[in-house]
Amino acid sequence: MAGDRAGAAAADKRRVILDAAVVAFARLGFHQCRVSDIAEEANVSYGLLYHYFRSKDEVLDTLFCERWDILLAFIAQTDTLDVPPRQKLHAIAAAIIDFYRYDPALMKVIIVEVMRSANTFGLRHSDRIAEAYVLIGEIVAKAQAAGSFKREVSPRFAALAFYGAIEQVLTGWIFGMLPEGEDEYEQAKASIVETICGGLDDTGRDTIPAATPESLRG
Amino acid sequence: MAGDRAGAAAADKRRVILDAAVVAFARLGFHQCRVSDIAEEANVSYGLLYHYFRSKDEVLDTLFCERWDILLAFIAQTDTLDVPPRQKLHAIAAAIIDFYRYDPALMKVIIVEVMRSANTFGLRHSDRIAEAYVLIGEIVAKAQAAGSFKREVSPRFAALAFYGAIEQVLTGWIFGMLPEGEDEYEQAKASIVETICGGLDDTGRDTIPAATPESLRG
DNA sequence: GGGGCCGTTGACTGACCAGTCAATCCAGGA
DNA sequence: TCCTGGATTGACTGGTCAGTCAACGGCCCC
Repeated sequence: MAGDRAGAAAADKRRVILDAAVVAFARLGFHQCRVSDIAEEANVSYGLLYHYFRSKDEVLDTLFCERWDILLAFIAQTDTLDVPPRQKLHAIAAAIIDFYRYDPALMKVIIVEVMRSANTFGLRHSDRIAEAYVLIGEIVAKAQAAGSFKREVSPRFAALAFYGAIEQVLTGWIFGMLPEGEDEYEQAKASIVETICGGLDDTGRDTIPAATPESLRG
Repeated sequence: MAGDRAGAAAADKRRVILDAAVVAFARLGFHQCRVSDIAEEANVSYGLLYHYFRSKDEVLDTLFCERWDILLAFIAQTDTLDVPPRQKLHAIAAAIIDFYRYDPALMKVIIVEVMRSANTFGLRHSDRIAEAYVLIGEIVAKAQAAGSFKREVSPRFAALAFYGAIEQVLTGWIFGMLPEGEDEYEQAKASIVETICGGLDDTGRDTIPAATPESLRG
């Protein structure tokens, strides 16, 4: 680094710390991970972390926001494409799954420590997270208006179910409860979209009425 | 309590502590909740908690196992009923949502602190949790074998998507991101089943091919 | 009426750790 | 060569808590 300008070197250190934090958070979990673990992983002294970040929390917040902004931009851009809604949803599922494929540690941290920690970091970023639901809901709403999606399910609800399926699959991979690999990634993208758009019912039989609590007690 | 036998009184105190823990965990979250908060809520001294439980963790483990056993038994029993698969899934969604309706604090604790804390308590109970996925998967597999569900989506995957949708909705209610009420509960049960079984596609139009990464770049 | 046992109490201990801060280092400008 | 200010260091502080333990109380049986 002998020739670096100070500013560039500083930006690098900040990034080194962020990348080290991803590794440390992914390995130990945010709560079990000590600030000294991050510093050690980054080959940097304990105190330097507080030169670049106000707190341990701010490190995680930064990691989340960086990636979430990319995802939100991707979803918004996908919605502007002139393709069928099913294809839009496939693109979004693919983007999220590919984020995991190409940087599993970062995605693990975002899913486990932010998205699924709704009473700590998830709550802090709930506005940002809700933006994704809204964008997905808009895709569904447009599809309903155009007649390609039916209207039985509200867009907001469809967005929840769609994202919920993706998150469950990612969680399965993250914790080794689901087999992982290139084939599985592609299969998952297709299955998520097929389940949410096509449904499980065999075609032509989807007229079975929903159960009521009473109908189960007879 | 003057007339109680010692054994009965002890069992009561244990239950009092468990119930107080639900309230305290739900209000503060497991990590922010101090053992003294539970003791205070139970009107019991700090040390007594350690007479009935080995640790703070064991309290949460107990709460989770008690309720999860009931849920597993319910799912297993539902599978033996002679009703269409869609109706079985509705019964399961209804059971989980009604657990929340009638004891929101306990369900909040189970969802937020166990199910969604996959790297701490969720990991410890992953076998138990996986049992639910397996049972739901078996319902789907049977439906596929009988021809009422199509075979494009694997039973394991369908179970994930189904449970994921339920969990997202519960999470939405728990954190006030989704409107709540009697109507919403019934609506959610129907919507979850309709989304997963019927799909979002308008009937007769579900032949749109899934997108490929290439088709989005053109 | 006394002795033993279970239930109960809450002050205390030991460990842990986020964040602070005073000191040092170093690069580049004057 | 010296000065200035940002980068870097890591020992230390202050506060937090889970879990321990020695002692107390009252019920029941002998």
